[in-house]
Amino acid sequence: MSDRCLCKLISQSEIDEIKAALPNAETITRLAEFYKVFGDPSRLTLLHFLSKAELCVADLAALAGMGQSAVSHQLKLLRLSRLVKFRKEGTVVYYSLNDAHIQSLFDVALEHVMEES
Amino acid sequence: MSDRCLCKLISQSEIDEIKAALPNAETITRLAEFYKVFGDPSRLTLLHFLSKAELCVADLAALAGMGQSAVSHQLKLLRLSRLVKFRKEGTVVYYSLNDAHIQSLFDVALEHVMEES
DNA sequence: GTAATATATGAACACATATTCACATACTGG
DNA sequence: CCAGTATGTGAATATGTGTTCATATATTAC
Repeated sequence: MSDRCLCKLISQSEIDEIKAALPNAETITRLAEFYKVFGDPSRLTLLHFLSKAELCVADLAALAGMGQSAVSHQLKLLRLSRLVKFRKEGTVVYYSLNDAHIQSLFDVALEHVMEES
Repeated sequence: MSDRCLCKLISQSEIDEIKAALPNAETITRLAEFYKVFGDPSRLTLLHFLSKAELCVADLAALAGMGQSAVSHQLKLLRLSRLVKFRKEGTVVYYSLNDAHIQSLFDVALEHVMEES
């Protein structure tokens, strides 16, 4: 056991403050779920393509070099995360981005990744 | 098979452009790895606390309600991602944030999460 | 030296997840 | 209705991941 430290650098009132500022568990879970969506190269690639144009499933698969089924599964996730929207035209389904924040997220993360040695 | 569509809404030159704009595979992988770090409630909680103060492992564990070992394992990941730095003082190790972008990432994602119905 | 404490780490486990395969569904043209 | 095409989906599989447990390491006090 070692949860006894009660770090001397920080006062009890500071601890209370920090604890109080923590978003509630549900918000944290949702945040994590949101980030998780971006934590996969395939989805990141799909999102990149969709950030450039509205595209159908088959073309997304061709561009990303993925199987149609894999793309469809991932698009389902992206739909559930409300990151993409879609439009049906006959048998073809066109997907596009549904969120203005995505580009910002890309940019901030790119900065971090690029800064590394 | 169904990678035959060659979507009529988009020209070949546009396709070439979109393909060319895709970051190389290594960059995409690194981006995904970066986001993946944020895609876990425990790590998100630890990062939140560290965004408020420099804290030792035991206190992080107490604040986050996690075991010491679990915290240590996650801190290792955060170290490898260069998101935290640490400082030893005797047997105590104090961790703190190592990246100015983290707060921006939090904010953008929170906006997205909060916008949902 | 020994005891006590803080942190790190490897193995094991349970669980999540990305892809593939086979097939279902939905729409179109004839 | 039938054939063809585009997309969606469930099951199976392989791989990744977070926690726990036990233990190792490191530092301090005595």
